[in-house]
Amino acid sequence: MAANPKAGNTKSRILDATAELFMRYGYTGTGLKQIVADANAPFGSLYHHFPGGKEELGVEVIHRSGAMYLELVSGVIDAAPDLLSGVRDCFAGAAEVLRATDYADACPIETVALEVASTNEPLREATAQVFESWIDGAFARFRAADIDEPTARELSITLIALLEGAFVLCRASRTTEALEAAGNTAAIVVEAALRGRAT
Amino acid sequence: MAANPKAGNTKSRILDATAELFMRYGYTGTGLKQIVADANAPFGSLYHHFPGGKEELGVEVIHRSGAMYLELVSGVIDAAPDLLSGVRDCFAGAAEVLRATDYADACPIETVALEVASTNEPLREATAQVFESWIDGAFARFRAADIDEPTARELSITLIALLEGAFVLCRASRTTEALEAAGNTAAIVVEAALRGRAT
DNA sequence: GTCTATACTTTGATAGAC
DNA sequence: GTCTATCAAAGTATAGAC
Repeated sequence: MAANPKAGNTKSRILDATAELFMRYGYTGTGLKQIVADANAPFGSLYHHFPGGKEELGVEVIHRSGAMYLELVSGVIDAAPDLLSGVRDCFAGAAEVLRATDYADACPIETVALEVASTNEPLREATAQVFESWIDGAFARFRAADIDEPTARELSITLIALLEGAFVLCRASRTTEALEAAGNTAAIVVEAALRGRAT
Repeated sequence: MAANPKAGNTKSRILDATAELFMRYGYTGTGLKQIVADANAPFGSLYHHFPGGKEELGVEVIHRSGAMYLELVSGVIDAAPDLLSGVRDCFAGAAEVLRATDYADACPIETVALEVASTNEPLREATAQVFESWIDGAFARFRAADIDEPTARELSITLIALLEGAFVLCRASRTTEALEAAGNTAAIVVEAALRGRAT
């Protein structure tokens, strides 16, 4: 598991290529042939590294993409001077990425999550775990800012819903208006929660 | 175009079946064979009524589903004693439907919208038009409640983003927690906008 | 572990009889 | 307008040489 330096690269390339394809074209819209083509990998390698086929690959990609996106957003928040600006920066940054990628790169697992919700239980569970990890990440920061538990939980869910919902509207309309509107609302509800701390 | 009373029924059944399949399994996840099977229609009828194939059928279904959902939500809002309760009823009603359908029936076009955003321009435009019609519907009601134009527009987008985002989280988690959190937030921002009218 | 060739299934789409 | 048979292409998955 460590002798051949090139060993893990094929698997990584497959995972990276799949992640990008899933984000743009979804689960059913992404073919295994396109994955190995984008990853510059032979077809057989895919089933060598993922004996469970597309489903096993999908589960791994969902977890991996979810973790990477959590890190990305956490970095944006922690780089900001305060929590409120951090939240604003997330929405603004998402809008920027969306424009830069011709409205292709939004949430890495949203399309897949909707596709598999009623069709594939292992994949559905993977997306649920990722969303829950994001909620937990936000929750911890709001708790650290002395917001009470129920409020922090509801606030975390609300912010993620605002972001995911705005992604749908933005990708459909090819504008970033929804992310701006959602970002403003997000700032308002965060500010209200911070103000209401000493209840 | 009016002689045979059974003529339009086949087309309607195809449209209805497609709408339900799109909502649950998305665009690429729905096969034409499954559509004609669910619609109890012969395969040839599909291409007779929709010479443009899956894409033409998809465009029509998106517009049709969008119009029906707009009517449904408008009915819920107008049945409420006031705008604020109407908004609350929408989120509560959506949660009820989701539970009753085993988390299958949420937004009729959300999954499709994400799938086609970067892959099929005619379908993407159709989803964009539907979302814009929903925004307009909400906008008109907020304007009628004396909320200024920019606020009404931003508020309308925010509420739809909250609803769509909550749908993703609810379908993935198989809980209605996100719709409840989003509904509470929606009520808060609507109330704030109504209170701020006499600025 | 890598790579090619191929089997099997399903997909969207068409032809043509009725 | 209805219905069946069929096509070419794409999808997932497997076998087996290297």
